[in-house]
Amino acid sequence: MVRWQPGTSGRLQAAALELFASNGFEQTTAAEIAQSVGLTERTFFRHFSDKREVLFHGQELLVEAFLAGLVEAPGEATPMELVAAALESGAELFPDERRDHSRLRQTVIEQNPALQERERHKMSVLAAALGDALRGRGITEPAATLAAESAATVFGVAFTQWIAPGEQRSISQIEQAVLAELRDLTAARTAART
Amino acid sequence: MVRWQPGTSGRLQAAALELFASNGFEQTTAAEIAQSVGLTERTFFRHFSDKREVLFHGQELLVEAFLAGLVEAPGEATPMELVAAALESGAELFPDERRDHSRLRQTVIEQNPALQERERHKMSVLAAALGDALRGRGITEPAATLAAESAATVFGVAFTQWIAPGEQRSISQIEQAVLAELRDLTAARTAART
DNA sequence: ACGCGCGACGTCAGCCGCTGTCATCACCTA
DNA sequence: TAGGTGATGACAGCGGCTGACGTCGCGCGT
Repeated sequence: MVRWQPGTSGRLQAAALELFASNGFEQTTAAEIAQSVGLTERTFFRHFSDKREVLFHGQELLVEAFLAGLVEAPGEATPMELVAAALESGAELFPDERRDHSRLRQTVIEQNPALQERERHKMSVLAAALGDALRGRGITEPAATLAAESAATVFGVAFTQWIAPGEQRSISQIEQAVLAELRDLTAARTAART
Repeated sequence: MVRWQPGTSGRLQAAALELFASNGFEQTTAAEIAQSVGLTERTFFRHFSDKREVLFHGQELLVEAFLAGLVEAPGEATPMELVAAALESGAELFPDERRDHSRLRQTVIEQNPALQERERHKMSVLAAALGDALRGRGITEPAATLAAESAATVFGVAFTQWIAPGEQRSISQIEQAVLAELRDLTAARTAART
């Protein structure tokens, strides 16, 4: 007889997603989530720094995946090539099997401003980490920040499309299309006020 | 003898910024802010939906300023021209006189993750509004979202530079430079993996 | 001049997110 | 067998935030 079951964080995350989806985020108490897996509220907050974090835990993996794409890229790569490499590397965390799970999670997030806020924050952290890495490779400001933020934007647009109803393409394919669109967009003549 | 002084929201905002700057955001209680201007905590939350909002109230003005630049732009303008117009229009809210105030405000925000989260959220709301306006002008996806997010990114980078120590240029000048940098960045050859 | 609704505010009670502190109890190690 | 370790429970408490209700000056209509 073990005193406590392993995988506590994972069980809390699964229970939280289920309760949020059925009863709503604000209507679900941290104590309820904990009790639904036989734990107390205090233990919930030992695993997650705050109530929202139970839906976002593990995002460091996303950052690592993006950065992994950068270290593999050749030294003479342009910033946009580095962005493409990071995107492709990060896409590995989103195989087609996870699409339905991502969809459910996103419906919960879309229904609560506080969760959208946290999601944006995580994307911002990702962009900041990418920016640091780009600066570490000698790319100067403001190009490094612009490239990093663009990567986050492209990923966000691609992810949204990836979980759209009926979408069949992989997230990597979508990313390439969005990146091409961004290139075309900025290539057009800019502000020529007469 | 009037029952209450006018300009309640403004006095609360000023008092909050002062207290946050001297004592820290988390160490400052909503009740303290209210009492420092002769009001109660309950009244504070009638003016601001939450404690953080006291620092961000009025951001709808920023959205309006950006959108105003769009409606004045010629019909045949490209997305990037529209972005430039919106940026230029929004820059009017940041005259040089406000630079020091912006600096103080930013130091407070930088010292608290919860405030950074809210700031990112506001930028996201701005981007969403811009995206809607661009789609309303017939720009299709994903170009509209990419252009809108790029505008927000450029503004963010420019604003950061604008409040940097020793910076003398106007925010409008900085915006133009950052926008040009973005164009050069994406114009370079993208992912050509061999 | 009188009455009356409106709107900003105060008071009170209460939920919930979140934290510090201390005790508990299996497991592991010497 | 004694002691250390680590995840958990129990409890108290603060502060953010809300609903309900009462107060009171002001402007409106008649």
